[in-house]
Amino acid sequence: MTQHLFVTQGNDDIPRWREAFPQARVCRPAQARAQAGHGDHVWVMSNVDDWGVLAANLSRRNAIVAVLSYTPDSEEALQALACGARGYAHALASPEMLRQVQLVIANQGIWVLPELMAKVVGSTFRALGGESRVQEETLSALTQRERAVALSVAAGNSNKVVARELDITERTVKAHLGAVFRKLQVRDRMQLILMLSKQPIAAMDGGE
Amino acid sequence: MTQHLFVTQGNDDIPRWREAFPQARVCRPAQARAQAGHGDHVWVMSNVDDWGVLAANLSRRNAIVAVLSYTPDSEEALQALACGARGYAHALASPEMLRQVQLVIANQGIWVLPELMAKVVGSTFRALGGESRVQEETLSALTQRERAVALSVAAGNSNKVVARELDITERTVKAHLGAVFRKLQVRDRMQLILMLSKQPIAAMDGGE
DNA sequence: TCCCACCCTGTCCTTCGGTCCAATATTCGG
DNA sequence: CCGAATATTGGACCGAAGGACAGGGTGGGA
Repeated sequence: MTQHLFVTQGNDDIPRWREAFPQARVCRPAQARAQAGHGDHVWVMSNVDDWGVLAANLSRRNAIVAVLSYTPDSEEALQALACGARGYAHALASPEMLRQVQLVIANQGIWVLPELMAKVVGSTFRALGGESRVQEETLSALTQRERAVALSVAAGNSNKVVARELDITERTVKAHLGAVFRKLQVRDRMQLILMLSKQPIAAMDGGE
Repeated sequence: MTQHLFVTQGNDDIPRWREAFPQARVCRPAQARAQAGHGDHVWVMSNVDDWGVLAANLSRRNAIVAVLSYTPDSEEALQALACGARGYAHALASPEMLRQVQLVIANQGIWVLPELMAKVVGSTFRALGGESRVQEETLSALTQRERAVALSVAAGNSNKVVARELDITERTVKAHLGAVFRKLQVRDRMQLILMLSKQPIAAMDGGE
């Protein structure tokens, strides 16, 4: 029968855990190490000493591990995932959210705090140096002028600054930008930044 | 009402999809681009032209995107995730598995082929190393609420959307955001996005 | 108890961003 | 020569963004 364990060290107050999983048991790291096995669900607090090692051990034994943190950050999230944990959430998340996490990881999914997700995933691809032609493809759909405007805007410049840079009117910048939005199918400059920020701009030719 | 779309280009045979999601509709990329929006579930075949761009657009519109491939590999999986897809599976996966994927991603999880999972997660952590530590440090200067606002804004959301997300008024969002700007010493949300997505966008204008 | 940090909200105001309606000049291919 | 695409600018309009005020509430520490 599958167990459901909460691993903690101090005497953390865990009303939400209790509420989310009434059938779960609270235990110490040592007990979890000894008892948990295949199919068991184990929640590990990130304030436990060597929680990473513990998570790695448990997940290696095919336990389903989620890490909970009072101070979630993307680095810790990545570490948790690297240690085999399949979930990473705030320790004080609502019972509904905890159950959602449980549902996801029980179905072979990964669950990470939504706010961290973008960074965890987003930075991955860049760091890997993966070549995505997304950028060049999208940019190649633009005219030279539109491209220049788009890149300047993506660098965080205001329309006014772009206008000065390219020595045109702010009005013209808006016109080009409108075309860029249409062609790249984005709503506003923020989405443009996010789209262009997905990849480092490798070799931008000044035109061709 | 949330739609359920399959995006494909050729006339792929999709008996398993049909079986898994009888209520789903098959459509072309253009249709998906036009119709899909918030909360919709969209399955994109990786043999579609510019599937990455499509996935990025859809996920940016808060659609729930999964990518299906006839020849899954970790590289493509990473690309899919980088484009905002939350699921990556084999196109010929069993209906049960497809439904599992759907269940997971509908609950804010991410689902990647188990065989690829280790590779994806592993390479992520290694590649990141200590790089994204800067952000954590800068973010740690913020209060919980400010951080939540900052991250949401950095994800490209408008103040209105952030307000809805956090269940506060738009005014409060502005207040927090003002504090964020002060603490991180940035002028506006554009600079914030650039800081948090820490991208070496060489601000080169294609200028002549 | 008082102070301070945090969280939430309000109004007024200015600037910026984006889209709608135009118009004009140039270049380039059929 | 004629249309199509590109580059440029104008004006009007409206919503979003952000600062300058001015409060309200909580909880913890001196």
